[in-house]
Amino acid sequence: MNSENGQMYAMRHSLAHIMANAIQHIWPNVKLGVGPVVENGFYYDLDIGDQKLSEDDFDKIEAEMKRIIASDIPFERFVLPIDQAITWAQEAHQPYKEELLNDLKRAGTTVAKELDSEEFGMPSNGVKVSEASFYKNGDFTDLCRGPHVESTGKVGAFKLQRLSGAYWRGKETNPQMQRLYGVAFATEKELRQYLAMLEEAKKRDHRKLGQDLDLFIFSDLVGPGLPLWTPRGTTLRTQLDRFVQELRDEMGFEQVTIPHITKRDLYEKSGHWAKFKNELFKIKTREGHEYAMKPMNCPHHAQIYDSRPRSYRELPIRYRDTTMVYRDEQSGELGGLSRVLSITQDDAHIFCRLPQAKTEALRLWDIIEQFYSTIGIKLKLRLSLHDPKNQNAYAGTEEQWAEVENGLRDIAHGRVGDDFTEAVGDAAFYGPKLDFLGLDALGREHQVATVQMDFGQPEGFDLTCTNEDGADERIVMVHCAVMGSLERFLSIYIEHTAGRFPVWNAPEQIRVLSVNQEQTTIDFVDSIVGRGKQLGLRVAADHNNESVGKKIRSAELWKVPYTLVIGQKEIETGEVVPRIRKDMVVSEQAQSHTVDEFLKTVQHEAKSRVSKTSL
RNA sequence: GCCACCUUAGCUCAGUUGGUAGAGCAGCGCAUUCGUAACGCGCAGGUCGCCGGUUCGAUCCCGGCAGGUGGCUCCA
Repeated sequence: MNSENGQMYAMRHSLAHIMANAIQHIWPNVKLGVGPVVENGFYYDLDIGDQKLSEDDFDKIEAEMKRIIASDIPFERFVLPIDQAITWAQEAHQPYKEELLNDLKRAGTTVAKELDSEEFGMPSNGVKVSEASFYKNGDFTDLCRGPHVESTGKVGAFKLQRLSGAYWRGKETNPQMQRLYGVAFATEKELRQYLAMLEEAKKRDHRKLGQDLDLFIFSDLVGPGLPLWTPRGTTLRTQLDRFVQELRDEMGFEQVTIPHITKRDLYEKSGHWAKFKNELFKIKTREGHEYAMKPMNCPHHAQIYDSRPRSYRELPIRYRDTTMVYRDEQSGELGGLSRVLSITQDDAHIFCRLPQAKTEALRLWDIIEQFYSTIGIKLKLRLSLHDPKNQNAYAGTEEQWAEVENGLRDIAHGRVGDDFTEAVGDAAFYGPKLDFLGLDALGREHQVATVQMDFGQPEGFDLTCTNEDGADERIVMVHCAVMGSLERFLSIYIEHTAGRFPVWNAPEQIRVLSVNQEQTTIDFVDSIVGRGKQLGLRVAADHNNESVGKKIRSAELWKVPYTLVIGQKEIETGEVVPRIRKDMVVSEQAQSHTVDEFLKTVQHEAKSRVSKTSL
């Protein structure tokens, strides 16, 4: 943490205290939970009995906070022996603080996770604590590790932001508290910039754009978390998926097709039944057999591999399959396309010998990089490794893990030097992963593509090949998703592009509009549309009896890359001057072309998947 | 699932301190035949999310349900 970050931390943390102080002034019986610093701000967990806070209270609370800030009272630190600290909490009627202090005294920590592991007999790293520090500003005192700013006047710019419920210490069985969030920055300017970024994000919200651009809908009758894709949205999906397919086919993948349900037996054998039982949609047949909607595709694909004896000579075998899986998520977790019940995966599985896995992973990385550089999302690599302290939670042997993890690390070093992070404990239970994080146009990070090594299912399904010695040899599976969930990916991509899709995947590439309703004009427009379609372009006519200005506006709102305006002039010369969507970098297309030249140029632009949009 | 808030026309939103509602855009019709971001006039469109309760009367008050939004990982 550099000193600037340290200062910001102290400001935000001090604001949490000031907010709690203000609330205590307004509702004196408030019981305080914890009030930490979070990304871009802070929160405080509060228990105000039956008093329900609402956003209408924000002005009142902010005003009181500003009063405390204006008084510029110093933050003073003092230390009490732990037992006196507990007495303080009792006298101040702060039961949550008392609980924290008792944990401190007993286990040396207040972190719930560490306390949990202690319950399971694991050693807690904390030494027992004999004293606790407090911070006091004016009439407000709080148990606190600090640090704080010198005085309440030095906290920068803040704004209360939202309100939510949160369980005391994150446990469902504990009382529910009200969590009040604020954002805070060192200066008004930074605060304004941050709020402006949120505004921009709101404008780009994929749920709004999905509605405005007619990409997908939800139906109350079909149910939450089950998006229905319109023709436009389907075109977008199809174009993106086709690109991934092309890249994979160059690498030797073959398409397979599988049913969306399976007998329970498949997942009992794969081990998924025990682990994912609650997330499975289950079906009972009229004869009483238990089936499930597939929550993943690997076990199905493994059956195709295992349908006949395999020679080492035919390996690697590579299957690809873009298909929906279904997961029974908690209703409150659903939101837009980011979290859905019907998930389309651009799934792929490679069945290969252990020594081949490294080369396969490298080639998958090529595909991922090509895809993401084309759509303009920068990638960062995270190597997700197992936690050796917990070896028995994983499939496979320690030697296998070591070999494959080292292999992946070599690949990473060879390709990006030290420009990647390692995350111990982030591996899947069946193997380590190369996870890719994408940076979108607003600077937000999302987990996108993944390459996963798998020792678990080859073991579970007893997948082998016959090797040079005529013996059965255990194989390895490599999972790879480029977009991962198409729904989640599209939520990111729609916001990344703000719906201004490049020509190659734009649902509508060219709109041709007529200046008047005369038959010759309409015929000419229709002939352009016809020729465009013959070239495989997505062209639409706008023959509405409206002004040219209005039709231009409409094309602009639909974010169509190219618009042709057709009137007497174009009919006579046979040439057009395309109107280009504002965000696109102006190019040779802006000049006059014959219609066919123009269509050919756009066809080329689409085929080569160049992006002229500036995001 | 849990907590808070929200749900009025296809969309965005107004409104009724309880007497069953309005605008803009979109749609349709008429007029217009238009040259690069909104021409004009008109029509139609709603069991005010659903079910129940209170009331002479409920879109409004109460309860339940459904759907949506923000959270529920960040730890003195």
